[in-house]
Amino acid sequence: MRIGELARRAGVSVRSLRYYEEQGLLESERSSSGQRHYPEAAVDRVILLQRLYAGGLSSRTIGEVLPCVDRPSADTSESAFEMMVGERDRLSAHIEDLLRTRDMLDELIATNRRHNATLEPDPAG
Amino acid sequence: MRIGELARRAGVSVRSLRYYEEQGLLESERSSSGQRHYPEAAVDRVILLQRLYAGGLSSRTIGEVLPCVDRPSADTSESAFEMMVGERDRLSAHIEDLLRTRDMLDELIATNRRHNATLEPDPAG
DNA sequence: CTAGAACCTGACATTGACGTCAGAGGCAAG
DNA sequence: CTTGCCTCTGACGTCAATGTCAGGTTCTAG
Repeated sequence: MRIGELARRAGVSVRSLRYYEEQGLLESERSSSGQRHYPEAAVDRVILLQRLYAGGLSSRTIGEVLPCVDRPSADTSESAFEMMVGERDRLSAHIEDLLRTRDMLDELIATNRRHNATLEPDPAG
Repeated sequence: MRIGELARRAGVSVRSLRYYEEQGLLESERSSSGQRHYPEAAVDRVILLQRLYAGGLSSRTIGEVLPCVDRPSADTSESAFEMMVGERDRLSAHIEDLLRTRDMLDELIATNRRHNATLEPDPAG
């Protein structure tokens, strides 16, 4: 498929796909006229990339981790594996932090609800 | 206290404190020579701001939500409250997304461990 | 063949919370 | 008074994934 279709099916912009390729995260074959062509598997690949980006990994980090995805074998450099574990831990810590922030928001919301309830006793009837 | 002490105690840079003030999120009194002075409560205030920033709220959004923190009463504009609830929901969705990403990383890690275990049976003895 | 959509490369713009530097004044200790 | 640290304002730098525009080529439907 060409880049436009891949973009639609993976839910990203054409610009992003070119950027991923530039970063070495996505391969494409070129037609004689220079247009990019992708196999079906590229859709899942891009979705995977999106998920890693969503996890806060940078292009560089994703690039260093991808070998574990593409060739999960012992010849995969150990550093790639360690980096993946490190990113998992970082992500866990980040999630914990966000949970704390959400708890704080919940408390603020509850406080505000109480104040409003005090002044507007059962406004819905 | 002056800005340097506040920065140390709240764990942020002096630059950040000036920025928060510029964004209308943090007040200060000025000495006759123009230096900023803060009350004790400013420490908690800054920590609160940091937590909201950690939750992905922008300066603008924090500014719109702060009335709920400072004056949780009915005269607090309803839009501020709704925005706070909206941010909570956005944060929840974000956390869900990160959990999915972490799950994916866990699977990748497990896959790699299996491959390594196959080739290096019990290397630790 | 032709209009129009899709594609190409290259490059500049964007966003936001800061970092950092410059030049100048303020403040406590000796 | 001086040394040295702190603070001030103002302004430019940063980083990273994308947006966007320009100018040109390619594909596709009619």
